[in-house]
Parts: sequence; C-alpha cells; structure tokens
Amino acid sequence: MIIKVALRCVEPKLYTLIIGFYLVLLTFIYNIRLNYVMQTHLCNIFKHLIQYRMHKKATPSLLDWYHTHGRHELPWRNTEDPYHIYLSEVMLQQTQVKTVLERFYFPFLQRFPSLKTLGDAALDDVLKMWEGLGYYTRAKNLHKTATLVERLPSDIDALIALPGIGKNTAHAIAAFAFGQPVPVMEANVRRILCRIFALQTPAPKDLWDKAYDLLDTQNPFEHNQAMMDIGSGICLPKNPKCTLCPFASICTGKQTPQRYPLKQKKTVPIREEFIMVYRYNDRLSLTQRKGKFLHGLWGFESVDVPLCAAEYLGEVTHAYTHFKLVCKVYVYDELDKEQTHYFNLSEIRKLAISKVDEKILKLL
DNA sequence: AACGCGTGGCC
DNA sequence: TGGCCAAGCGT
Repeated sequence: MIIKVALRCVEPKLYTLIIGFYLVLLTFIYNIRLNYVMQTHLCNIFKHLIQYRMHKKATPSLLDWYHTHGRHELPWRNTEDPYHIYLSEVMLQQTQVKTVLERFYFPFLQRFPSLKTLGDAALDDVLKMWEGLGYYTRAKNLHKTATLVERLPSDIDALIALPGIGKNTAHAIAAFAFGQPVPVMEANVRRILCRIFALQTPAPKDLWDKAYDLLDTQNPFEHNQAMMDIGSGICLPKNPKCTLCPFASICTGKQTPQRYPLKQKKTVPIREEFIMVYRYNDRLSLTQRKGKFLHGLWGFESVDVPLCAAEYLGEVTHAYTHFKLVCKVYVYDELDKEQTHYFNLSEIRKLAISKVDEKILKLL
C-alpha cells in the first residue's frame, strides 16, 4: 500500500531506476550492513517501480488515447459553465448521448440560458421543454435546485445535498466543471471496471474503490471522459472491441466479457387500464398527473370502470421499463361536470403530455 | 436494498 | 420483432 501511494506521488523516471539498481547492487556487492528487512523492502520498491514502468509502456496512457480518439466535439466538454455541465449530466441520466444532443440540450439552454432564468420560470414551462425525455422528476428537481442556489457549489457533499444530484452526478460536476481529482461512476465506467477486474456482481463500494485507484489524478477531466468514451464505443455490452481497447493488456475479463457484469433478467408485468375521455364541442377532458409516475404531465383520466354509454375506440399499448401498459380507450360525447379541464387540439399542443397520451390522442 | 421511474436507439 | 440498455436518483 505504501508503495502504491509512493508510485502515485512520484513519477518514476529512468534515473530513479538507475540509481535504484546501483543502490541494490552496492547493497549486495559490498555487503553494506543494512539489515535483512531493509534489504527486502528496498528490493520490493524497485521491483514495483520496474513493473510500473513496464505496465505504463505496455498500455498506452488513457490521456494519449483520449487525445486521439475522444469525442471532443460534445458541447458539454467545450464549456466552463457549471450550469451547462450540470444540465448535461442530469439530461444524460439513463439517457443516451444521441437523444440529448440532437433533441434536448440546445433547445433547453436556449429557453433557459442560466440557472437564474430556470429558477424564475414556471415548472410547467420547464416540463414542456422536458416533454419526451422521460423521468420527469429530473425536470422537477432541476427546477427546484435552480430556485435554491444562485450558483452551483464545487463541494461534492454540498452538491449531493441538492435535489436530483446523486453521488455520480456530484462527482461528474466536481470533475468536469471544477477540475477536482475524482472519478465518475456510471454505466460505462461500471462495465469497464467489471471487465478489467472480472467482477460479476460487485458492491458499489468496491467499484468506487477501483475507480479511485485507477484515476489519473493529474488529468481527471480527460480520464473520466476517456472512460466513458471507451465504455460507449469499445467496451460494449455485447461484442466489445477489445483489440481497440487501451486496457486490453491488463484486462482480466476480456476472454469472456459477456460474464462481466452478470445481468439478472426481470419479468415485466402487464397493467391494464380503462381510459375515459369526455368530448364536448371539440374539446377533450384532461387532468394533470400528481403522483411520481409521469409527474406533472397532462393526460387522459384512468378509471376503474368506463361509462356504459361510452363508445369504445380501441386499444393503445406502451412498453415502460418496469411494466407493459394496455389502455382500453372510451369516449363519451357529453360534458362531465366533474372534469374541470377541457382543451381543444391547439391548447393540448401547448401542454406537456406523455407518449401514451399522445397515442390515445391520435386514436381520438 | 430493492424498486419505481420514460423514452428511444439498436440489433 | 421484442428485448436489452442507456452519463442514476429518491425512497
């Protein structure tokens, strides 16, 4: 352990080795009166130094790899603004780069160019910009955070204290916006670590320990970005391109990459719902969702039993991550007093609605 | 600790 | 095509 720490602090130059060899030789040849423990200790230090040099030589540095192969054009890599970096991190939670880059990042920033404009906006307007991106509590927490702080803190614990910022996002902001020597721990990094160290079902703490161990503390930005680029472009879930990987020489799991990490499959339940829509003078009844599911979005009402007199329009299905939804849609051409909100088509387009309700709308 | 939480890319 | 998966977080 002491040796590993020493190796992190001191970049072993060639002259260190030469002097080291010279000392060891002196120790043996002239039988200098060092005790046995000291001799072994010295020998071990130099053995590790040699191994470290060979390792560095065998694996081209991540820094070099990043300069040559990294995705330098990603907009959140070319800004110093912590708000921009923070926004990208939240949008990218469980969401592919392509989606965020092509459809959401720029329009959102155009509409809310600063933390202050975001905090001053109405939540419904924020949700409208988030429409189609999914996981809507992200938008709610983003807005909430914008009302809480004028600028983002750089301290990891202070970041985690903000709603919507967990351990990974806090580390990402610390590393990317404030240059702190900390690793990130998301899907790509996790998979790389599992493959390198042949881990099937690692505990989170083990992964963080490995990540800290592997981190290039001199270049945290490049190191973390490189890890994510390798994870998304080389160390793929299926058919990883190990021949292109800078970690190939030290990777212990590359023979059977599909085993690391081990994935458990879950069966998704099917949920059936009756959707009851009231239609009156080309206006439709909608309600704003209150719970955690599709939070804040507008949609058609789900009922236990549809009205007998209502007309059955057909089925709409939608696959979520944890269940499959089958909606049987009914419409009734009367005004129901209990429905407080009626909208025509152009008004509905201004509301934030989900994919299911979009499908139901199409059916109507 | 194990779930609930959306949508779309990719094969 | 259906199934897997994605820059995770809150509870």
